[in-house]
Amino acid sequence: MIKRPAQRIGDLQLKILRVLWGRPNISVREVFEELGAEGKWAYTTIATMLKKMEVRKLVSHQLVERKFVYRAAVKEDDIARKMTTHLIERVFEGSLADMVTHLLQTREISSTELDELEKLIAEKKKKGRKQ
Amino acid sequence: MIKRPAQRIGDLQLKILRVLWGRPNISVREVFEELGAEGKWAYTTIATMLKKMEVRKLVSHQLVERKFVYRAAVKEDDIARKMTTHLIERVFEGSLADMVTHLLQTREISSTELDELEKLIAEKKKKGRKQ
DNA sequence: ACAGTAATACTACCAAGGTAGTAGTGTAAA
DNA sequence: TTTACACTACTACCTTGGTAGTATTACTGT
Repeated sequence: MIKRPAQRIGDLQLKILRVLWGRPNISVREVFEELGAEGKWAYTTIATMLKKMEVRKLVSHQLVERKFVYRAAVKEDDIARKMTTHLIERVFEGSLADMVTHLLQTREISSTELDELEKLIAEKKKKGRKQ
Repeated sequence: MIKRPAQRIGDLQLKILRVLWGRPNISVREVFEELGAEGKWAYTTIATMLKKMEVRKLVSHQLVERKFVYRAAVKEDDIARKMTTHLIERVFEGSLADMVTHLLQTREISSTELDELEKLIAEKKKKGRKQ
């Protein structure tokens, strides 16, 4: 039985993963620099975090020109799904509709966004019918 | 400046909050028993957790008949909003549409649910127009 | 050959969630 | 009055995310 292949992912970890999803196979330095815009972390913090993430099988590395070159070992969609599912379960008792209801009630949503959502649902309905 | 009034809430904490939202002003024993269906925790675990949560101002207690009677000190909607916002920011770069797109693509959704969502959006649109 | 540079390795903390045992205390029943 | 019980207090420990300094290693240019 495999234990927790990527469960509780912290903010920094997710930021690092996002960098890696956008640019696979980059060095610690490059990850650091991509994150640098937010300017919060020491180089060694990123390096340590990547090490920890490798233990947790969130990333993997290869030695290239004496540098560790990392890439994400998990798929963006999988993480997104896992995390949203977790939230929906935790907060909305598994009900997607409840979540969207809540979202519509409490967030500012432009009519453009609303149109977009409508379209998405219409499309989904069409597809569902076909299958 | 108030610091983090309920930020990172763990699974157990949320479960406890859910119990408290459903039944305000109940004793540790009662919380424990409500949770007991899942049968995972020791009584003292719940008591300790409640104490920790009080420090974090997630709950508060009163002494009633020699017992600590707890109630949630945060509103369900606020927590739900905070947590979904956090997720959307972390994972979907702040885009609600992206999240719903993802949800529709990766989750099983019944046509009933789809209808419900459609109705929700239609209502939201109507209201938006009025204002 | 050697100094500077850049990379990784090692180590050390802290906070917080989670888990729970044991000690102490006070009330109520026998 | 003594004992059993229920409740809180105290303590301790583990894990993980986050943060980063210091040590070591090895390449590169002078």
